[in-house]
Amino acid sequence: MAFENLSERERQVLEHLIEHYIQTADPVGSRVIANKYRMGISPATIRNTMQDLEELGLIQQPHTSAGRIPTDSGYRVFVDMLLQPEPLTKAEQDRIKNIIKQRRVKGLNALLSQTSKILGEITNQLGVTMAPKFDEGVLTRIDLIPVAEGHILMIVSVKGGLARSILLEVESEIEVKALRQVEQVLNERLAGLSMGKIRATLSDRLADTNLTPKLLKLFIDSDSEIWSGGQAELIHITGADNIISQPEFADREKLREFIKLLEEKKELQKLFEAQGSAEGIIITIGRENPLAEIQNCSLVTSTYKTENFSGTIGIIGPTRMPYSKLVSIVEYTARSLTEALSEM
Amino acid sequence: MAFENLSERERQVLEHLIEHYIQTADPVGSRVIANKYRMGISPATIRNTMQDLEELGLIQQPHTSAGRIPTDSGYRVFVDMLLQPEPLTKAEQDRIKNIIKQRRVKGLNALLSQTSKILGEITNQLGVTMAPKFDEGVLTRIDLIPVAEGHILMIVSVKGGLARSILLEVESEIEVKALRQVEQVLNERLAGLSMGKIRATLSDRLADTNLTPKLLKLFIDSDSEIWSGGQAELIHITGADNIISQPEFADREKLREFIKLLEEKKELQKLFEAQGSAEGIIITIGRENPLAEIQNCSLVTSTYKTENFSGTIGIIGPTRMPYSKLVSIVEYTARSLTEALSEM
DNA sequence: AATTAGCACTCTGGCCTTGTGACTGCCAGC
DNA sequence: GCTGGCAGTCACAAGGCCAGAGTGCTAATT
Repeated sequence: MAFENLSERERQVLEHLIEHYIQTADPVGSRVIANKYRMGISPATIRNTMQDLEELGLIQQPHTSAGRIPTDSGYRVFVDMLLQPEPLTKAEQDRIKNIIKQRRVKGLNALLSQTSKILGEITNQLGVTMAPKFDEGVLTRIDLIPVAEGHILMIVSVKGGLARSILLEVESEIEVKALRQVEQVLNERLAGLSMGKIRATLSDRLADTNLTPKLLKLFIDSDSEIWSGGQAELIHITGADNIISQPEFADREKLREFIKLLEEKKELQKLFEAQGSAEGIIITIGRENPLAEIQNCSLVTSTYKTENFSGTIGIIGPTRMPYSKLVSIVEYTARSLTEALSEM
Repeated sequence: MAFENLSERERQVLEHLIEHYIQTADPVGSRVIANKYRMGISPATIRNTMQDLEELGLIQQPHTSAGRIPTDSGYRVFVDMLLQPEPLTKAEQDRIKNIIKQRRVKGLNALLSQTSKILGEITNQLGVTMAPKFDEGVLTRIDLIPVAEGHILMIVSVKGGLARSILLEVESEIEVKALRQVEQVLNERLAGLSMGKIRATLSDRLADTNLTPKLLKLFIDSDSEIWSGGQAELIHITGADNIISQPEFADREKLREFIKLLEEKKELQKLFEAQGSAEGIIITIGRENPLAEIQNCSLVTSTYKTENFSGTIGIIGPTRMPYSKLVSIVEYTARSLTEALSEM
């Protein structure tokens, strides 16, 4: 739908209404807008404008004789046309930088975990960070380590310091020698390719080997686990305590389902993967996202990048969230993360 | 305190009161006990008994003219003296066995994650499983794998199939040769010892080596991470959605703190570690546990064992939980886990 | 001496009523 | 095109009331 032809007044009313609603969570009346924002017109006039906005589907009344609240479309217009990012304070910047740049954090995983935490805290929403997309990475080497009778740890290393380990179960008869052989073949044939390419062409590339079939099969079968992350934590979700006291989660049953969703993680992982890795900030409002449990929520996401891979971070919170601030925070955090990773 | 000298009648009243309270979460009156449990005495008599029990601190009145509810001590006496474990149904047994014995589960970590899930579901409480105590394990080997410039993955394997991997950051100049050397020295000096012993005597044992000091230092410094679990998940907590709708969590602020506790995990990990590995079921009631956030909750824990290591599993839920059932479930699950691991 | 019936008293929770305040929509006048 | 005024609507808080559940105590009963 095209809302470019909103009058200046309509825009202003919508903007002020949303701003006020974000702060109070109460339906906003014409009077409040007239007084608080000194628009120089009377409540009655604003009422007329509000009726127009309601007909356009941008705001709605929870019941007669109540004020208005924004609809999803209302937020959409606000975000697309009216949003002015609010710059971070120095203190906020420092806080983010300090967490991300501290050299004591060991490994990407820990860094992402920390980042999701700070993101949650500073935004007062749910902070989310995703591990980099594995598919983009270029394989540097594969190691196979026997860790016990019948267990082999496979370590898949990717250019840029990413590594993923998967535990394989095997018949206990495999010898170290055979293992080295498999290792060698895998490395010869696959190193230097992107993981995405490997995934697509794996069985072709290994078709004509004369390796013990068992071991090879093992590797091929294990692929689902390689791609889905094995033991690694692919998504970090932190700060549920920040948002569950919001009135949006007053309904007990809704809350229950929400908590369950957080615990499962899988669905959210999919959601964030689907978020795509386009440049810059992406805002997904309410029912624009497919998960029923969080259709009164919005996502604000962005991506971090290094030379070799990229990943998604962002926040989740009630649609009634302070977008102008959050956009800046998420953007700044993603940028800091990108910087920090390029130094590593 | 010694409550062995409770009269038979007092015991019965306490037992019935707790049983009924567990079901309804409402204060229990003398009338209910007299009618429902047909003790053959009048409500008035029960009232007298209840007064005695109240003086002993086993039950209390939330307010005048309400029924009684058990105190922590009341539950304690119930659990110690009156509890009769309720055997599992065949269906429940099958459900647990099926999850634990399915061979498709890859690796101990995944198995424990599954187990905590089923434990949560079947008990309708919070299911918790802990990874085995590392200290007890006997080191079989250490591997050092370069995964990228400046990153080494250290894999510590322990007898019985346990392995833990820690990512080390290093100056980028380390050569593969030097790495092999370190690997060799570490293995020569440490293999065959228990991790606990290694932890205690690490610097002594490595004092007189002529290795590049840098690398060695790195290893020693990294120990905190080895012991605390590195990237591995040490505790699995599942089923928050089961218990948050219980009346015990009606208070919003309490709920918030509870959720926060779950998210942090560290505190709960400590709590479960402190739970000790004594044989059989341990029940911890209300304020007997040190964490303020869950002092209206109880823990029921047990341990699983293999030849080489052992770990803790259990559940967390409101003190008002069906102990007789839960005890059986936790015990059965721990036993099944032990069996499954001995087959692996 | 232990048990019980009876009774007065207390407190909670649900339910209804009422009143107030915050809105809107519309109309007539500026 | 805007605004003041006004009637109408609805949610919500406060107060009052009543029924129900439960106790403690005392006096009668076994």
